[in-house]
Amino acid sequence: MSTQSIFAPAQIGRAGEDIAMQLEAAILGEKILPGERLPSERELQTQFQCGRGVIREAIRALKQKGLVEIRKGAKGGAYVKNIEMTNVGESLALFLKQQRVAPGHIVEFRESIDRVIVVLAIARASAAEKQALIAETEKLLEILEGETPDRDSLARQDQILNIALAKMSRNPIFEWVMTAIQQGFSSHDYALYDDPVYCRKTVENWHATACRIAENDPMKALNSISAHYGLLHRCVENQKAESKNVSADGPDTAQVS
Amino acid sequence: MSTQSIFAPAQIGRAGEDIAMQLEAAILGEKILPGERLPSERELQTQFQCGRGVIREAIRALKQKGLVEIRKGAKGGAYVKNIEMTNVGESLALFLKQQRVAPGHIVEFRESIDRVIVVLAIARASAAEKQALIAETEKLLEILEGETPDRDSLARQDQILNIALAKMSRNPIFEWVMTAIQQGFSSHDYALYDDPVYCRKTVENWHATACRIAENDPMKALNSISAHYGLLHRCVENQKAESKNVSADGPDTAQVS
DNA sequence: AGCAAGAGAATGGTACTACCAAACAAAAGA
DNA sequence: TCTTTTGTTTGGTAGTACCATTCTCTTGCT
Repeated sequence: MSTQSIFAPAQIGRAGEDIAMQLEAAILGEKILPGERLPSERELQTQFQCGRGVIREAIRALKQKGLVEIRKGAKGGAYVKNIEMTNVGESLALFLKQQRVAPGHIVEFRESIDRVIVVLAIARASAAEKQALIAETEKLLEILEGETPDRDSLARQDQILNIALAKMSRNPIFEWVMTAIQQGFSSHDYALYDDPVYCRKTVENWHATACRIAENDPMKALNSISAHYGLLHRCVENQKAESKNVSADGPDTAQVS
Repeated sequence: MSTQSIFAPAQIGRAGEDIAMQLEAAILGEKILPGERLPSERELQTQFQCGRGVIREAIRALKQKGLVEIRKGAKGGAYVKNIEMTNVGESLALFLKQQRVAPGHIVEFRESIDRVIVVLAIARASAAEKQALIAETEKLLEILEGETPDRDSLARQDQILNIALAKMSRNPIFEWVMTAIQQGFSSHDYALYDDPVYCRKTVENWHATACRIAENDPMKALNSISAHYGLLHRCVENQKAESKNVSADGPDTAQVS
């Protein structure tokens, strides 16, 4: 009943953007709550006094932002939903890709974030959570010891660990940042697990870090984190060096310096 | 070197998304370089063998992601551009708004980021940049001393300072994070400048921080940062207390039938 | 009565046409 | 040569028609 009055026709310039803004404002202002439906395209068409194409473009914009989910058929339409962290991460990933941000920058950023997260996690997470984190690292060890230590499983478990740790910081922003970075640059972590030498060290280091956290020993935990990123940094450097040599020489197995 | 061969008609399901993906892939894969133009809507229409509306929706999606910029008129069309940090920040701002992330979390996150940035800036930025930073803080002082210390000017200068400092870290990711957070939560900073007491302290603190950075004294600089966020934290707490006293009136909860 | 098949309606997805407005380019005129 | 006009290209919008999907309600059979 109320949607008839909250929208106004838009004559000026780019009507599509204007409509998208009105709809977005209605959603963010909680005029339309998550789970509820926007009026159908044809209804909006009459309310806004414009063509259906304009409405469609506006709704597509909202969909791209992750504000709504679109269903077909009767009772279909644009349903308001909660924004997921992955949606935001996607745009960051795009940015990182296009700007060709150096892997070293990512590593540096992640290390600084992780250091803060670890301190917060030690201070705030429950003992149960800390034990659970150790259990997850042990899963990682099991995968490594198993007969088929495939890279994907390791990488996935690594992601789970990172997110779990971020959650323990009790600050959703750290959790989001970690998710976004993982999404945008998981490829470099994979590289770490491709090399058998780095792989073993990394896994053991994860376990050690989790233990230090459970022991509520921030200093030692930070040392473990530093070690982890030291490995990652060297690995990235090796990759960089390799990719330069590939043209002249065959791909050589990476070695520890 | 023609776009006639790199795109394929899409029959399956949501043709619009398929086309958007193809175009995005072409851009990210550098088939079309920044500054160049996508074919016109009508050309793409024939290449993809579909209606113009579908093409438009696909291009609008790219525009929303910040991948292209659309111009009207002859020689108009969708021009590939570099993604700007503000585009990515927008989606983060949406997320923070919708998830109702507590201001305290933002303050905590910003403080931890700023601490890292300050250390990096001291280590990496040139002396000239550090002097420039001090000059910017002095501008802030001037605005405050001036006859019309309006909040907007102060807030704008505050943003400039934050971004400038982030740039000095020589890591674009920190710069982006700072931009994104500013965009998403400038309102809380504004609050700091609304209160005359906090305002003066904050401005003086900014100046002190810049000086500590120029002196290459990380410890004292970090102390300044802590002081800044201590102020911000108290300010946010005050606001929270105030808003609780007001909220008895009840927010107007408009709802849709 | 109960269940299944089918008809109907609502809704997004697509195609096509027509026209407008803006921006640029080339021709025409001073 | 410079200015004005005209034309062309291109995005922006309106409107219509039709299809595919999904839900609902009716019909009809058991």
